[in-house]
Amino acid sequence: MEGRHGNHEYKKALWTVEEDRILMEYVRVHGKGKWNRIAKMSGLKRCGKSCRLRWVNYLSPSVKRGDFSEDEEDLIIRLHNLLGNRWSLIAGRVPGRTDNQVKNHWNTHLSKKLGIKKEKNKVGVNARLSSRDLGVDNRNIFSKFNCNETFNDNVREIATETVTKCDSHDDDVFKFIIDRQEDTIDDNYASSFQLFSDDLSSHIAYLMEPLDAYSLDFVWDGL
DNA sequence: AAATGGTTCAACCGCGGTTGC
DNA sequence: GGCAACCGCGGTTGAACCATT
Repeated sequence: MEGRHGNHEYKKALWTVEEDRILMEYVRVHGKGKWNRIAKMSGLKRCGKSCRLRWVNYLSPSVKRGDFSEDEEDLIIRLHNLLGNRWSLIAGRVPGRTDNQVKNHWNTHLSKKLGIKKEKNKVGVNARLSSRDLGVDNRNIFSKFNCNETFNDNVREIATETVTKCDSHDDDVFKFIIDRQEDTIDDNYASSFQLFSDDLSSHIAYLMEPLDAYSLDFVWDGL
């Protein structure tokens, strides 16, 4: 491998130029996937997981190298506020960047820049919807939220906006939000919408900007 | 110049989900 | 349904690099 580590022998088995060449040639001929077969067929002394990781994080032509731009950092910060440590989801919205890159950059640069201490998987919005709602029109889900007498109007509006945007235009994010509630399914789902971040409402416009390219007209039509 | 401690980031690990038999 | 193989994710590790003393 070239770059900061040179071509020395390392205990932690960094990839060599020759290993990279073999892996790239294998992918060129056979395509991605079936990573465990690579070692058997190519003679690489690497497990499938290692091959996949090397391709995804380094060799793939879609991987962007070099420093993160201010725009990329800004996008990552916003998405992290919205999604928490869901690095693959965040990376999926930062063109050319991998989850490992985003995670490393967050841990080594952005968390310091923002003065954030390491936290466990905290998310901004947690929509606890019943699994029975999956697959139905979200506009019907929102009507259930409206049944919650104790639900703060402002919070409900924010949550509605978030889930609706995600549902129609950003399936991965929507699935994530749905998944978050799967752990805590509650039959009384009319009152099961929660906010985890106290100050989210005051920052929601900022947080949602990455998705602002999408029209919200259909939301209001359905309410 | 050498020692030391902090930083960076590629690579690894463990786990859970998915798929195929 | 049970099992094994595979895949992908988030957290962690550790070696090289860098800054400071």
